[in-house]
Amino acid sequence: MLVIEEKLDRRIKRTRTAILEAFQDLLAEKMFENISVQDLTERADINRGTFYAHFEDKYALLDYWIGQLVRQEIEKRTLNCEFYTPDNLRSLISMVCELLSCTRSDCLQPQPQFESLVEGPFKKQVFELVSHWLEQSKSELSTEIPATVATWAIYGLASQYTHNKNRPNLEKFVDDALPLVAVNLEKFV
Amino acid sequence: MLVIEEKLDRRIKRTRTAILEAFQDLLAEKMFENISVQDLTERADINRGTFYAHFEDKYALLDYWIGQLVRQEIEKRTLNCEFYTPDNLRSLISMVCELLSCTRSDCLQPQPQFESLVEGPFKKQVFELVSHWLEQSKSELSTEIPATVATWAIYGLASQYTHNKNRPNLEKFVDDALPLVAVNLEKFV
DNA sequence: TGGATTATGGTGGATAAACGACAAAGGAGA
DNA sequence: TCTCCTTTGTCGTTTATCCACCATAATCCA
Repeated sequence: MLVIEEKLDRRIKRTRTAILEAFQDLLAEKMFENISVQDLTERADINRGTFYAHFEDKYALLDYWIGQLVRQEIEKRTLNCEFYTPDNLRSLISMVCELLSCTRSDCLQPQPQFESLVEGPFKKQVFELVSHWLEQSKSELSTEIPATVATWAIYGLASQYTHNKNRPNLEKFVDDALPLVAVNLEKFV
Repeated sequence: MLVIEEKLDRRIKRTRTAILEAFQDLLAEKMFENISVQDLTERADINRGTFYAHFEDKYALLDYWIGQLVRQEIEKRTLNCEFYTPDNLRSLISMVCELLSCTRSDCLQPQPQFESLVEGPFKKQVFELVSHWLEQSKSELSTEIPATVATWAIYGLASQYTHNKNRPNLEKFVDDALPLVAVNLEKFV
């Protein structure tokens, strides 16, 4: 968990990356709603049935896409995100800010519609990671509430950051925001 | 026959092109003798067993490679090479000249060794095509002798052409050579 | 409105490819 | 010579993908 699964059948890896590349290509050309599974499989040069063997529908693919972005970014930064640390939290926040603005610029999509599309998948990733941190603690308290609060806060910060016209320095932005998120987590770890 | 088989399973096409690309890559890096099947399959990112399902060994791959080059070139020139015509013969000769010099420059290989490697596969392609032309005739005569003569003549011409230091104009070279090859074929068609 | 087209999920059988393992053959070096 | 290591073919089993269907739903256009 939390790490890219390496030990997969070559065929699976090939198929997934082919689908993912086709997806990214198409996102740059047309809106998500107008991308059909047919489009995807034709572009990826795979059988349509094969797509459904991997994803329930294109929304599941979107979800997987965001997940991969996050996992790759974590790997790129060679983050050990197994446990909560203030530094890891700082990285998480700035990572979401950056990824959100990257994905935005990559695809041809009216902004409001795009945000509502990726918001769920992004929050899912954040929630999973934060929950993982909280579950490390011996505390008997439920992790769901604080994880939810942190998740929404982090995504909200990223959303606000990317909407900011005269975008402030990311470092500083995260520094300011960090304690407000941390305070709710550190009670539990 | 004589034409690229289009109606193949996607998986087969993918595997073959992956092997072929890996092969061309490696030829630019090391000598044919030093290229192992392992190298090929690692580069192509396929299982080693899969290679043997397609080719008996790396020499069979070399053969297939030359065959593909010829077929692609025929397709590129949109040649209808179903029947013998003087023009088709002219195209064949110049094609072999060009392909031979192309393959030469593409790969990192001491020239004499390289020539002896590709000579067989090249002649095989030429022989098949010329034989196909001759078999169209109603004549009862054996096609083997004239096809062999034409094949060796054509490859010999190409070999001489590519070795020529101050390489003459290809058009003119082929024009001069054409009648000498044609005379032996036209008795049979 | 109705018909044509296109996309969606899903099925089942056939098959190419993956995998792991094996024995055998060579090459390099001690 | 012997060992160590790599490559080679080959095999049986498992699995992912292909393909050709099908029924349904949505979209478009005459």
